[in-house]
Amino acid sequence: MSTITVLLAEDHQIVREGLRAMLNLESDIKVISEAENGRQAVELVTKSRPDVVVMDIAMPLLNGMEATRQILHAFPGTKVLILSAHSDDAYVAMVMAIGASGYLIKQTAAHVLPEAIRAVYRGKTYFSPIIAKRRNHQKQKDREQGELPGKAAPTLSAREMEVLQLIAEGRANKESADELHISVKTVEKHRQSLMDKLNIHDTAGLTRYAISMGIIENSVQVTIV
Amino acid sequence: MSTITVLLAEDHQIVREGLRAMLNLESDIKVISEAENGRQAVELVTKSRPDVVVMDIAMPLLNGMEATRQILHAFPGTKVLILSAHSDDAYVAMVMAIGASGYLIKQTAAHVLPEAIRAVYRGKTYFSPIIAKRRNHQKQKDREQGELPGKAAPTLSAREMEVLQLIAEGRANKESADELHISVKTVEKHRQSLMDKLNIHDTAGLTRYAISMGIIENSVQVTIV
DNA sequence: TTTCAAATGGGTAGTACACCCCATGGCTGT
DNA sequence: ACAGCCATGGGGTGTACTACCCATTTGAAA
Repeated sequence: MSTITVLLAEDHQIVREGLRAMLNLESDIKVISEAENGRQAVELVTKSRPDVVVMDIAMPLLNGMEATRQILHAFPGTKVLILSAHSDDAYVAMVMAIGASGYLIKQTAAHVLPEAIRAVYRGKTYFSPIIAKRRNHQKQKDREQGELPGKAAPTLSAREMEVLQLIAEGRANKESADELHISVKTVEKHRQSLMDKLNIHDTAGLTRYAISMGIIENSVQVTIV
Repeated sequence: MSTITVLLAEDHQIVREGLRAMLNLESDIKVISEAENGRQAVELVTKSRPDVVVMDIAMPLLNGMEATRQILHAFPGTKVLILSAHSDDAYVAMVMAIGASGYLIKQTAAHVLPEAIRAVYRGKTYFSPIIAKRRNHQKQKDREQGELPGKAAPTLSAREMEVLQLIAEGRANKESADELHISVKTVEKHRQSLMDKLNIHDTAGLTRYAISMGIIENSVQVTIV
Protein backbone atom coordinates (compact mmCIF):
# COMPACT_ATOMS: atom_id res chain seq x y z
CA MET A 1 0.00 0.00 0.00
CA SER A 2 1.37 3.37 -0.93
CA THR A 3 1.71 6.06 1.70
CA ILE A 4 -0.26 9.29 1.22
CA THR A 5 1.86 12.33 2.02
CA VAL A 6 0.00 15.23 3.63
CA LEU A 7 0.63 18.91 4.25
CA LEU A 8 -1.34 20.35 7.17
CA ALA A 9 -2.17 24.03 6.77
CA GLU A 10 -3.84 25.36 9.91
CA ASP A 11 -2.88 28.44 11.88
CA HIS A 12 -3.85 27.20 15.34
CA GLN A 13 -0.91 25.19 16.54
CA ILE A 14 -2.83 23.33 19.21
CA VAL A 15 -5.40 22.23 16.65
CA ARG A 16 -2.75 21.36 14.10
CA GLU A 17 -0.91 19.15 16.58
CA GLY A 18 -4.15 17.41 17.42
CA LEU A 19 -4.85 16.70 13.76
CA ARG A 20 -1.33 15.46 13.20
CA ALA A 21 -1.50 13.17 16.19
CA MET A 22 -4.72 11.63 14.90
CA LEU A 23 -3.47 11.29 11.34
CA ASN A 24 -0.27 9.63 12.45
CA LEU A 25 -2.34 6.78 13.83
CA GLU A 26 -3.18 5.91 10.22
CA SER A 27 -0.50 3.69 8.69
CA ASP A 28 -1.15 4.82 5.13
CA ILE A 29 -1.05 8.56 5.84
CA LYS A 30 2.04 10.56 6.65
CA VAL A 31 2.09 14.24 7.58
CA ILE A 32 5.27 15.50 5.96
CA SER A 33 4.95 19.22 6.60
CA GLU A 34 2.88 21.82 8.41
CA ALA A 35 2.07 25.43 7.60
CA GLU A 36 0.68 28.08 9.92
CA ASN A 37 -0.41 30.47 7.21
CA GLY A 38 -1.38 30.40 3.57
CA ARG A 39 1.87 31.74 2.20
CA GLN A 40 3.86 29.13 4.04
CA ALA A 41 1.48 26.50 2.68
CA VAL A 42 2.27 27.54 -0.89
CA GLU A 43 6.01 27.47 -0.19
CA LEU A 44 5.89 24.09 1.48
CA VAL A 45 3.90 22.53 -1.33
CA THR A 46 6.67 23.61 -3.69
CA LYS A 47 9.32 22.16 -1.44
CA SER A 48 7.75 18.98 -0.15
CA ARG A 49 5.26 18.13 -2.92
CA PRO A 50 2.57 16.45 -0.79
CA ASP A 51 -0.15 14.30 -2.31
CA VAL A 52 -2.87 16.00 -0.29
CA VAL A 53 -3.09 19.41 1.37
CA VAL A 54 -5.48 19.74 4.32
CA MET A 55 -6.28 23.43 4.21
CA ASP A 56 -7.96 25.71 6.72
CA ILE A 57 -9.68 28.75 5.20
CA ALA A 58 -9.15 31.37 7.88
CA MET A 59 -5.41 31.91 8.07
CA PRO A 60 -3.22 34.99 8.39
CA LEU A 61 -1.05 36.47 5.64
CA LEU A 62 -2.76 34.52 2.90
CA ASN A 63 -6.11 32.86 3.36
CA GLY A 64 -6.78 29.26 2.42
CA MET A 65 -8.83 30.25 -0.60
CA GLU A 66 -6.01 32.16 -2.27
CA ALA A 67 -3.43 29.62 -1.16
CA THR A 68 -5.46 26.86 -2.77
CA ARG A 69 -5.72 28.81 -6.00
CA GLN A 70 -1.98 29.34 -6.15
CA ILE A 71 -1.15 25.75 -5.25
CA LEU A 72 -3.46 24.31 -7.88
CA HIS A 73 -2.14 26.71 -10.46
CA ALA A 74 1.43 25.61 -9.83
CA PHE A 75 0.73 21.94 -9.16
CA PRO A 76 -2.58 20.87 -10.65
CA GLY A 77 -2.07 17.29 -9.55
CA THR A 78 -2.13 18.19 -5.87
CA LYS A 79 -5.36 17.42 -4.04
CA VAL A 80 -6.65 20.08 -1.67
CA LEU A 81 -9.07 19.13 1.08
CA ILE A 82 -10.64 22.16 2.74
CA LEU A 83 -11.17 21.94 6.49
CA SER A 84 -13.15 24.94 7.55
CA ALA A 85 -15.22 26.14 10.47
CA HIS A 86 -17.74 27.70 8.11
CA SER A 87 -20.23 25.90 5.96
CA ASP A 88 -21.71 28.77 3.98
CA ASP A 89 -22.83 27.60 0.58
CA ALA A 90 -21.02 30.56 -0.91
CA TYR A 91 -17.74 29.45 0.64
CA VAL A 92 -18.17 25.91 -0.52
CA ALA A 93 -19.09 26.92 -4.04
CA MET A 94 -16.20 29.34 -4.27
CA VAL A 95 -13.65 26.83 -3.07
CA MET A 96 -14.94 24.11 -5.34
CA ALA A 97 -14.88 26.50 -8.28
CA ILE A 98 -11.19 27.05 -7.58
CA GLY A 99 -10.67 23.32 -7.83
CA ALA A 100 -10.46 21.92 -4.33
CA SER A 101 -11.26 18.22 -4.04
CA GLY A 102 -13.33 18.24 -0.89
CA TYR A 103 -14.77 20.25 1.95
CA LEU A 104 -14.98 19.18 5.58
CA ILE A 105 -16.42 21.34 8.31
CA LYS A 106 -14.78 21.21 11.70
CA GLN A 107 -17.96 19.91 13.28
CA THR A 108 -17.15 16.66 11.52
CA ALA A 109 -16.12 13.62 13.53
CA ALA A 110 -12.38 13.06 13.52
CA HIS A 111 -12.55 9.62 11.93
CA VAL A 112 -13.81 11.00 8.62
CA LEU A 113 -10.66 13.04 8.07
CA PRO A 114 -8.46 10.09 7.04
CA GLU A 115 -11.33 8.73 4.96
CA ALA A 116 -11.66 12.05 3.17
CA ILE A 117 -7.91 12.21 2.59
CA ARG A 118 -7.96 8.75 1.02
CA ALA A 119 -10.94 9.70 -1.13
CA VAL A 120 -9.42 12.85 -2.58
CA TYR A 121 -6.09 11.05 -3.03
CA ARG A 122 -7.90 8.53 -5.21
CA GLY A 123 -9.28 11.38 -7.30
CA LYS A 124 -12.72 11.47 -5.74
CA THR A 125 -14.43 14.37 -4.00
CA TYR A 126 -15.48 14.37 -0.38
CA PHE A 127 -17.93 16.57 1.48
CA SER A 128 -19.19 16.69 5.03
CA PRO A 129 -22.62 15.06 5.12
CA ILE A 130 -24.41 18.33 5.84
CA ILE A 131 -22.76 20.02 2.89
CA ALA A 132 -23.31 17.06 0.60
CA LYS A 133 -26.98 17.08 1.57
CA ARG A 134 -27.29 20.78 0.86
CA ARG A 135 -25.49 20.39 -2.46
CA ASN A 136 -27.85 17.64 -3.55
CA HIS A 137 -30.77 19.70 -2.40
CA GLN A 138 -29.53 22.61 -4.42
CA LYS A 139 -28.98 20.45 -7.50
CA GLN A 140 -32.51 19.15 -7.09
CA LYS A 141 -33.81 22.69 -7.02
CA ASP A 142 -31.72 23.58 -10.04
CA ARG A 143 -33.12 20.66 -11.98
CA GLU A 144 -36.66 21.62 -11.04
CA GLN A 145 -36.11 25.15 -12.12
CA GLY A 146 -34.37 24.09 -15.29
CA GLU A 147 -31.09 25.74 -14.38
CA LEU A 148 -27.75 24.43 -15.45
CA PRO A 149 -26.16 22.23 -12.82
CA GLY A 150 -22.69 23.40 -13.80
CA LYS A 151 -23.18 26.84 -12.30
CA ALA A 152 -21.75 26.46 -8.82
CA ALA A 153 -20.87 29.83 -7.34
CA PRO A 154 -23.86 31.92 -6.30
CA THR A 155 -23.23 35.00 -8.39
CA LEU A 156 -25.17 37.92 -7.06
CA SER A 157 -26.30 40.53 -9.53
CA ALA A 158 -25.42 44.17 -8.98
CA ARG A 159 -28.96 44.90 -7.86
CA GLU A 160 -28.95 42.01 -5.43
CA MET A 161 -25.71 43.27 -3.92
CA GLU A 162 -27.30 46.67 -3.42
CA VAL A 163 -30.36 45.18 -1.78
CA LEU A 164 -28.21 42.91 0.38
CA GLN A 165 -26.30 45.91 1.66
CA LEU A 166 -29.48 47.78 2.48
CA ILE A 167 -30.89 44.76 4.28
CA ALA A 168 -27.71 44.36 6.31
CA GLU A 169 -27.86 48.02 7.20
CA GLY A 170 -31.25 47.42 8.69
CA ARG A 171 -33.48 49.07 6.12
CA ALA A 172 -37.02 47.86 5.73
CA ASN A 173 -38.11 46.83 2.25
CA LYS A 174 -40.09 50.05 1.96
CA GLU A 175 -37.02 52.14 2.72
CA SER A 176 -34.91 50.21 0.24
CA ALA A 177 -37.59 50.66 -2.39
CA ASP A 178 -37.60 54.42 -1.88
CA GLU A 179 -33.83 54.50 -1.91
CA LEU A 180 -33.63 52.59 -5.19
CA HIS A 181 -36.73 54.22 -6.70
CA ILE A 182 -38.37 50.87 -7.35
CA SER A 183 -41.39 49.05 -6.03
CA VAL A 184 -41.49 47.24 -2.69
CA LYS A 185 -42.43 44.17 -4.68
CA THR A 186 -39.18 44.31 -6.58
CA VAL A 187 -37.18 44.65 -3.41
CA GLU A 188 -39.02 41.64 -2.04
CA LYS A 189 -38.15 39.77 -5.19
CA HIS A 190 -34.45 40.58 -4.87
CA ARG A 191 -34.57 39.63 -1.22
CA GLN A 192 -36.10 36.32 -2.18
CA SER A 193 -33.48 35.72 -4.85
CA LEU A 194 -30.74 36.41 -2.32
CA MET A 195 -32.20 33.94 0.12
CA ASP A 196 -32.54 31.30 -2.57
CA LYS A 197 -29.07 31.80 -3.98
CA LEU A 198 -27.30 31.94 -0.64
CA ASN A 199 -29.54 29.42 1.06
CA ILE A 200 -29.90 31.81 3.96
CA HIS A 201 -33.44 32.46 5.10
CA ASP A 202 -33.31 35.10 7.78
CA THR A 203 -32.20 38.69 8.12
CA ALA A 204 -29.58 37.90 10.74
CA GLY A 205 -27.98 35.40 8.37
CA LEU A 206 -27.95 37.82 5.48
CA THR A 207 -26.38 40.43 7.74
CA ARG A 208 -23.63 38.06 8.86
CA TYR A 209 -23.03 37.11 5.25
CA ALA A 210 -22.79 40.73 4.18
CA ILE A 211 -20.29 41.46 6.92
CA SER A 212 -18.22 38.37 6.19
CA MET A 213 -18.09 39.27 2.51
CA GLY A 214 -17.08 42.82 3.31
CA ILE A 215 -20.20 44.21 1.66
CA ILE A 216 -20.77 46.32 4.73
CA GLU A 217 -18.47 47.33 7.53
CA ASN A 218 -19.20 46.01 10.93
CA SER A 219 -20.20 48.41 13.70
CA VAL A 220 -21.76 50.66 11.11
CA GLN A 221 -24.12 52.82 13.05
CA VAL A 222 -27.15 53.46 10.86
CA THR A 223 -29.39 54.84 13.54
CA ILE A 224 -32.04 56.68 11.59
CA VAL A 225 -33.82 58.67 14.25
CA MET B 1 -1.35 11.77 42.62
CA SER B 2 -4.93 12.88 42.29
CA THR B 3 -6.59 12.87 38.88
CA ILE B 4 -7.83 16.16 37.49
CA THR B 5 -11.27 15.80 35.88
CA VAL B 6 -11.87 17.95 32.82
CA LEU B 7 -14.87 19.07 30.78
CA LEU B 8 -14.05 19.98 27.19
CA ALA B 9 -16.34 22.63 25.73
CA GLU B 10 -15.56 23.18 22.07
CA ASP B 11 -18.02 23.17 19.20
CA HIS B 12 -15.74 21.72 16.54
CA GLN B 13 -15.85 17.99 17.01
CA ILE B 14 -12.67 17.29 15.09
CA VAL B 15 -10.78 19.78 17.25
CA ARG B 16 -12.39 18.49 20.40
CA GLU B 17 -11.39 14.93 19.63
CA GLY B 18 -7.85 16.08 18.97
CA LEU B 19 -7.67 17.84 22.32
CA ARG B 20 -9.14 14.85 24.11
CA ALA B 21 -6.67 12.49 22.47
CA MET B 22 -3.77 14.65 23.58
CA LEU B 23 -5.07 15.14 27.10
CA ASN B 24 -5.65 11.45 27.57
CA LEU B 25 -1.93 10.91 27.17
CA GLU B 26 -1.52 12.68 30.51
CA SER B 27 -1.88 10.24 33.39
CA ASP B 28 -3.10 12.86 35.86
CA ILE B 29 -5.78 14.36 33.60
CA LYS B 30 -9.06 12.73 32.67
CA VAL B 31 -11.61 14.17 30.25
CA ILE B 32 -14.92 13.15 31.79
CA SER B 33 -17.32 14.99 29.50
CA GLU B 34 -17.54 17.05 26.35
CA ALA B 35 -19.88 19.84 25.29
CA GLU B 36 -20.46 21.19 21.80
CA ASN B 37 -22.14 24.42 22.89
CA GLY B 38 -22.25 26.68 25.89
CA ARG B 39 -25.61 25.53 27.16
CA GLN B 40 -24.55 21.93 27.13
CA ALA B 41 -21.40 22.93 28.99
CA VAL B 42 -23.46 24.45 31.79
CA GLU B 43 -25.63 21.34 32.01
CA LEU B 44 -22.69 18.98 32.01
CA VAL B 45 -20.88 20.89 34.73
CA THR B 46 -23.94 20.43 36.90
CA LYS B 47 -24.04 16.72 36.16
CA SER B 48 -20.41 15.73 36.09
CA ARG B 49 -18.79 18.35 38.36
CA PRO B 50 -15.38 18.56 36.69
CA ASP B 51 -12.40 20.18 38.36
CA VAL B 52 -11.50 22.17 35.28
CA VAL B 53 -13.50 23.34 32.29
CA VAL B 54 -11.58 23.98 29.07
CA MET B 55 -13.84 26.48 27.37
CA ASP B 56 -13.92 27.80 23.84
CA ILE B 57 -15.42 31.28 23.46
CA ALA B 58 -17.11 31.05 20.08
CA MET B 59 -19.88 28.49 20.44
CA PRO B 60 -23.47 28.37 19.22
CA LEU B 61 -26.57 28.65 21.39
CA LEU B 62 -24.62 30.06 24.32
CA ASN B 63 -21.14 31.48 23.96
CA GLY B 64 -18.25 30.58 26.24
CA MET B 65 -18.37 33.91 27.99
CA GLU B 66 -21.94 33.52 29.22
CA ALA B 67 -21.44 29.83 29.90
CA THR B 68 -18.45 30.66 32.11
CA ARG B 69 -20.46 33.24 33.99
CA GLN B 70 -23.25 30.79 34.68
CA ILE B 71 -20.91 27.97 35.65
CA LEU B 72 -18.95 30.10 38.09
CA HIS B 73 -22.15 31.46 39.56
CA ALA B 74 -23.46 27.97 40.26
CA PHE B 75 -20.13 26.33 41.14
CA PRO B 76 -17.59 28.93 42.21
CA GLY B 77 -14.99 26.26 42.94
CA THR B 78 -14.81 25.17 39.32
CA LYS B 79 -11.79 26.38 37.39
CA VAL B 80 -12.41 27.64 33.88
CA LEU B 81 -9.58 27.76 31.39
CA ILE B 82 -10.46 29.73 28.27
CA LEU B 83 -9.14 28.36 24.99
CA SER B 84 -9.88 30.90 22.30
CA ALA B 85 -8.82 31.70 18.77
CA HIS B 86 -8.85 35.39 19.58
CA SER B 87 -6.48 37.30 21.78
CA ASP B 88 -8.22 40.68 21.84
CA ASP B 89 -7.47 42.53 25.04
CA ALA B 90 -11.16 43.25 25.45
CA TYR B 91 -11.96 39.55 25.38
CA VAL B 92 -9.28 38.69 27.87
CA ALA B 93 -10.29 41.46 30.23
CA MET B 94 -13.96 40.53 30.02
CA VAL B 95 -13.36 36.86 30.66
CA MET B 96 -11.03 37.48 33.55
CA ALA B 97 -13.51 39.88 35.10
CA ILE B 98 -16.07 37.10 35.02
CA GLY B 99 -13.67 34.95 37.00
CA ALA B 100 -11.98 32.56 34.59
CA SER B 101 -8.68 31.16 35.79
CA GLY B 102 -6.68 31.36 32.59
CA TYR B 103 -6.63 32.18 28.92
CA LEU B 104 -4.88 30.21 26.19
CA ILE B 105 -4.96 31.15 22.55
CA LYS B 106 -5.16 28.37 20.02
CA GLN B 107 -1.82 29.36 18.53
CA THR B 108 -0.32 27.91 21.67
CA ALA B 109 1.71 24.73 21.46
CA ALA B 110 -0.23 21.68 22.54
CA HIS B 111 2.06 20.76 25.40
CA VAL B 112 1.13 23.85 27.39
CA LEU B 113 -2.51 22.82 27.65
CA PRO B 114 -1.95 20.13 30.30
CA GLU B 115 0.42 22.48 32.10
CA ALA B 116 -2.22 25.19 32.13
CA ILE B 117 -4.84 22.74 33.36
CA ARG B 118 -2.60 21.71 36.23
CA ALA B 119 -1.89 25.33 37.08
CA VAL B 120 -5.50 26.44 37.28
CA TYR B 121 -6.37 23.25 39.17
CA ARG B 122 -3.85 24.27 41.80
CA GLY B 123 -5.56 27.65 42.08
CA LYS B 124 -3.12 29.58 39.95
CA THR B 125 -3.81 31.56 36.81
CA TYR B 126 -2.34 30.76 33.41
CA PHE B 127 -2.02 32.91 30.32
CA SER B 128 -0.50 32.38 26.91
CA PRO B 129 2.85 34.19 26.91
CA ILE B 130 1.67 36.81 24.41
CA ILE B 131 -1.33 37.65 26.54
CA ALA B 132 0.65 37.71 29.76
CA LYS B 133 3.07 40.14 28.17
CA ARG B 134 0.27 42.40 27.00
CA ARG B 135 -1.43 42.28 30.38
CA ASN B 136 1.70 43.52 32.12
CA HIS B 137 2.06 46.18 29.51
CA GLN B 138 -1.54 47.21 30.00
CA LYS B 139 -1.21 47.37 33.77
CA GLN B 140 1.76 49.66 33.32
CA LYS B 141 -0.30 51.90 31.08
CA ASP B 142 -3.21 51.93 33.48
CA ARG B 143 -0.97 53.06 36.28
CA GLU B 144 0.34 55.87 34.14
CA GLN B 145 -3.03 57.06 32.92
CA GLY B 146 -5.23 56.28 35.87
CA GLU B 147 -8.90 55.65 35.19
CA LEU B 148 -10.09 55.38 31.65
CA PRO B 149 -13.30 57.21 30.74
CA GLY B 150 -14.75 54.33 28.74
CA LYS B 151 -17.88 54.46 26.66
CA ALA B 152 -21.18 53.92 28.40
CA ALA B 153 -22.25 50.53 27.07
CA PRO B 154 -25.78 49.68 28.16
CA THR B 155 -25.77 46.83 30.67
CA LEU B 156 -27.58 43.81 29.36
CA SER B 157 -28.81 41.14 31.71
CA ALA B 158 -27.57 37.57 31.33
CA ARG B 159 -30.84 36.52 29.79
CA GLU B 160 -30.79 39.40 27.36
CA MET B 161 -27.30 38.40 26.26
CA GLU B 162 -28.51 34.88 25.61
CA VAL B 163 -31.45 36.07 23.59
CA LEU B 164 -29.27 38.50 21.69
CA GLN B 165 -26.96 35.67 20.69
CA LEU B 166 -29.85 33.53 19.52
CA ILE B 167 -31.28 36.41 17.50
CA ALA B 168 -27.92 37.08 15.88
CA GLU B 169 -27.62 33.40 15.05
CA GLY B 170 -30.86 33.73 13.13
CA ARG B 171 -33.25 31.89 15.43
CA ALA B 172 -36.90 32.77 15.32
CA ASN B 173 -38.52 33.70 18.63
CA LYS B 174 -40.23 30.34 18.70
CA GLU B 175 -36.92 28.51 18.34
CA SER B 176 -35.31 30.60 21.06
CA ALA B 177 -38.26 29.93 23.33
CA ASP B 178 -37.89 26.18 22.84
CA GLU B 179 -34.16 26.38 23.39
CA LEU B 180 -34.52 28.35 26.62
CA HIS B 181 -37.63 26.46 27.75
CA ILE B 182 -39.63 29.65 28.17
CA SER B 183 -42.63 31.22 26.46
CA VAL B 184 -42.44 33.00 23.12
CA LYS B 185 -43.88 35.98 24.93
CA THR B 186 -40.91 36.12 27.25
CA VAL B 187 -38.49 35.95 24.35
CA GLU B 188 -40.39 38.79 22.72
CA LYS B 189 -40.10 40.74 25.94
CA HIS B 190 -36.32 40.26 26.10
CA ARG B 191 -36.06 41.19 22.44
CA GLN B 192 -38.00 44.36 23.16
CA SER B 193 -35.80 45.18 26.14
CA LEU B 194 -32.72 44.74 23.98
CA MET B 195 -34.09 47.07 21.36
CA ASP B 196 -35.03 49.66 23.96
CA LYS B 197 -31.69 49.49 25.79
CA LEU B 198 -29.54 49.51 22.67
CA ASN B 199 -31.81 51.80 20.68
CA ILE B 200 -31.59 49.38 17.77
CA HIS B 201 -34.91 48.43 16.27
CA ASP B 202 -34.18 45.81 13.65
CA THR B 203 -32.70 42.33 13.51
CA ALA B 204 -29.85 43.36 11.22
CA GLY B 205 -28.79 46.01 13.70
CA LEU B 206 -28.89 43.61 16.61
CA THR B 207 -26.82 41.15 14.60
CA ARG B 208 -24.20 43.76 13.78
CA TYR B 209 -24.11 44.76 17.43
CA ALA B 210 -23.66 41.17 18.56
CA ILE B 211 -20.79 40.68 16.15
CA SER B 212 -19.11 43.95 17.07
CA MET B 213 -19.34 43.03 20.75
CA GLY B 214 -17.93 39.59 20.11
CA ILE B 215 -21.06 37.88 21.38
CA ILE B 216 -21.02 35.78 18.25
CA GLU B 217 -18.41 35.04 15.64
CA ASN B 218 -18.77 36.53 12.24
CA SER B 219 -20.12 34.23 9.54
CA VAL B 220 -21.25 31.66 12.04
CA GLN B 221 -23.42 29.42 9.97
CA VAL B 222 -25.98 27.63 12.08
CA THR B 223 -28.15 26.43 9.26
CA ILE B 224 -29.44 23.20 10.75
CA VAL B 225 -31.24 21.75 7.76
C1' DT C 1 -32.61 35.15 -33.90
C1' DT C 2 -33.65 32.88 -30.17
C1' DT C 3 -32.77 32.03 -25.63
C1' DC C 4 -32.02 33.60 -21.09
C1' DA C 5 -30.99 36.02 -17.08
C1' DA C 6 -31.84 40.36 -14.91
C1' DA C 7 -34.93 43.70 -13.47
C1' DT C 8 -39.29 45.21 -13.01
C1' DG C 9 -44.04 44.79 -10.77
C1' DG C 10 -48.63 42.57 -9.18
C1' DG C 11 -51.50 39.06 -6.21
C1' DT C 12 -52.27 36.30 -2.03
C1' DA C 13 -51.39 33.55 2.08
C1' DG C 14 -49.51 32.65 6.30
C1' DT C 15 -46.22 33.78 9.73
C1' DA C 16 -43.15 36.62 12.39
C1' DC C 17 -42.26 40.71 14.53
C1' DA C 18 -42.74 45.42 16.95
C1' DC C 19 -45.05 47.75 20.21
C1' DC C 20 -48.46 48.58 23.33
C1' DC C 21 -51.28 46.85 27.59
C1' DC C 22 -51.24 43.93 31.93
C1' DA C 23 -49.74 40.83 36.08
C1' DT C 24 -46.76 37.77 39.36
C1' DG C 25 -42.70 36.37 41.96
C1' DG C 26 -37.79 36.78 43.27
C1' DC C 27 -34.02 39.29 44.54
C1' DT C 28 -31.17 43.57 45.95
C1' DG C 29 -30.21 47.53 48.08
C1' DT C 30 -31.61 51.42 51.06
C1' DA D 1 -40.65 47.96 54.00
C1' DC D 2 -40.31 49.56 49.76
C1' DA D 3 -38.33 50.80 45.30
C1' DG D 4 -36.13 48.91 41.49
C1' DC D 5 -34.81 45.54 38.32
C1' DC D 6 -35.13 40.94 36.47
C1' DA D 7 -37.55 37.04 34.58
C1' DT D 8 -41.66 35.18 33.67
C1' DG D 9 -46.05 35.02 30.64
C1' DG D 10 -50.59 36.56 28.69
C1' DG D 11 -53.64 39.75 25.30
C1' DG D 12 -54.15 42.54 21.30
C1' DT D 13 -53.08 45.27 16.99
C1' DG D 14 -50.85 46.48 13.09
C1' DT D 15 -47.06 46.13 10.07
C1' DA D 16 -43.24 43.55 7.92
C1' DC D 17 -41.62 39.71 6.01
C1' DT D 18 -41.64 34.95 3.61
C1' DA D 19 -43.01 32.25 -0.03
C1' DC D 20 -45.36 31.00 -3.42
C1' DC D 21 -48.11 32.33 -7.95
C1' DC D 22 -47.98 35.33 -12.22
C1' DA D 23 -46.48 38.77 -16.04
C1' DT D 24 -43.50 42.24 -19.05
C1' DT D 25 -39.34 44.51 -20.81
C1' DT D 26 -34.53 44.71 -21.86
C1' DG D 27 -30.06 43.57 -23.11
C1' DA D 28 -26.63 40.20 -23.69
C1' DA D 29 -25.03 35.78 -24.96
C1' DA D 30 -25.50 31.44 -27.85
